[in-house]
Amino acid sequence: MKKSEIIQLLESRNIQASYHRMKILEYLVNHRTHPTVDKIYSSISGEIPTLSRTTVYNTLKVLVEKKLVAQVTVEENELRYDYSEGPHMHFKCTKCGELYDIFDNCKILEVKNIDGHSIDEHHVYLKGICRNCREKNA
Amino acid sequence: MKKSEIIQLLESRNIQASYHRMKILEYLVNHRTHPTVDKIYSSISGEIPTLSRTTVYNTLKVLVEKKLVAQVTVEENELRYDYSEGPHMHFKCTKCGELYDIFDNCKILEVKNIDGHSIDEHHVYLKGICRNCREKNA
DNA sequence: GTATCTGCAAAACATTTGCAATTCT
DNA sequence: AGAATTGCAAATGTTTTGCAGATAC
Repeated sequence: MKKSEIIQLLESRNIQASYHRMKILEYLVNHRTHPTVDKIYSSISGEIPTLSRTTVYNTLKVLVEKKLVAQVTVEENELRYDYSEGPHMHFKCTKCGELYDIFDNCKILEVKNIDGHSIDEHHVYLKGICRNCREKNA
Repeated sequence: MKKSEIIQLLESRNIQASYHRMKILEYLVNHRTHPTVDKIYSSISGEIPTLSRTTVYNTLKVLVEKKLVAQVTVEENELRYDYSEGPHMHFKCTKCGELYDIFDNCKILEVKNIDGHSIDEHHVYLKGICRNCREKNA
């Protein structure tokens, strides 16, 4: 994604497009790997030597508030961040640790009402053995 | 649930039925409110004055390993524990904070295979406005 | 020149670990 | 006695907070 598009994304949500914010959002857009705060920090702090963790936290907070980025709880105790397009589920392989996005078979994500409750957010994460690990064993 | 049943539960999974473990499991069985470690600790430490948090952590770890109890991530950063019977989903009201178990419409919980991955665990949590809060507004 | 953003250091929390004391069999 | 369980205190790791300095509008 081009730098101008990153800026547009930010400004479309009324977020000032500071250098740090651009870099952090750019990282999330280009690395759809659901990184942790620490992963983001260590990945871009080479480019921005003065970057502090606090700024990463601050920025992510803003991005989540403005719904540009989602907080994902894939595994207990691992707060991760996700720039994603469209509803999807997550699948984590308990063997290799790889995390997959699942776009198939997502009817649950379309449910707007259950037991009289109205539903705004759907979070689905599945765990098991991924197809690669299964093939290796076979 | 009777004390003898609690003991049976523990022994059926080859867990020594110590006093602390019985009390912690009893609490979870009688309070299906997905309590945090701290909630469990402060709720029963009155009865067991020498109880330490470490023991609660240790016990919960054993109970989860032996699959008597499930770790639930309802909200980011809140590790909760759940003694539950049968697969179900969770719904949290963003207005009143109440957490509901959902047993309806759970087809996703039956899926054993997606995209070639084999699935062992299903975690679904939904957020929105619960029926009580909706009625109050109407 | 005022508001916003950034970064350091300290604080706040939750969880884990090592080890010694206790309890159970 | 020997093994498992418990509990304290310290360590760890992550996120938050307060405030001062820098930057942007």
